[in-house]
Amino acid sequence: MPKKVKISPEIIEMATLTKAMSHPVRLYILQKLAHMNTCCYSGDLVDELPVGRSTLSQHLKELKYAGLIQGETEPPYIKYCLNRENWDRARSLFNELFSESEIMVTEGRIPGTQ
Amino acid sequence: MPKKVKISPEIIEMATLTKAMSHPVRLYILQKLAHMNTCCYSGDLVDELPVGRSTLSQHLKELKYAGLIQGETEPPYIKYCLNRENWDRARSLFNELFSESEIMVTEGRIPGTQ
DNA sequence: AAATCATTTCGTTATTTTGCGAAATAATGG
DNA sequence: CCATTATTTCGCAAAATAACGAAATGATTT
Repeated sequence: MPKKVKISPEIIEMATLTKAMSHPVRLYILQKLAHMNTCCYSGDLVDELPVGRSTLSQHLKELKYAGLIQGETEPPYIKYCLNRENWDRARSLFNELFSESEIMVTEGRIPGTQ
Repeated sequence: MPKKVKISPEIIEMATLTKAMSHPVRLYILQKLAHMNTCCYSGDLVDELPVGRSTLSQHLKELKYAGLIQGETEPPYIKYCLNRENWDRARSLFNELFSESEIMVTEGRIPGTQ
């Protein structure tokens, strides 16, 4: 009986995030925004990253599409910042994925030892 | 002055992980292994997932390549389990990325834990 | 209105990914 | 040794991704 499972919306959601995060340039941007706790401009990024303007623009578009960043237009620049709400959502999904299974450690003991 | 930055090995490493995690089927497998705290067989997975055997095999191969899972041959089956060491490493990289602009991790421990 | 600046969209090319079924492997049972 | 079972590799097609330069857009300044 091939009891096919429907892949949950949560997993689909997470796959959208991981896909957006699956390129070094995009990860670099996210890390910069998250750790510097700041926003930045496309022009700054193109100066420090090894890709052309149009390519960078594509990467920013993908991050925007996944909801991880947002761009405020601030003529003549566009200021890109983390989308805090979705970033927190992503954090929570990753925390859930990496959380140890419920039936786990009770008092520091490593299961299977002793 | 276009001071081009070299993308750090850590980011490259993480991009390998996110790429491996960027497909719903692969995420499903990882989630199952992590949460059920168990191993599983290709045959079980192909019964519950909406892909063919050869496609599933490809996905398993990619997860193996990224180091997230490992397969122990247990004739006539192959038992797939999380690679705990790399899974922990992944957790730590993600924690670092999502940590609120704190100090960076150099060794295994995440600041603020334990 | 024309020139300038930052950025995006378009059109193209090369590469990678996803998926499948058929054939190949590897191990076991008759 | 042949058949069976579990899984992987191969060969292929379709789609998606990544990258670039050129052209287009939008806003400002001259």
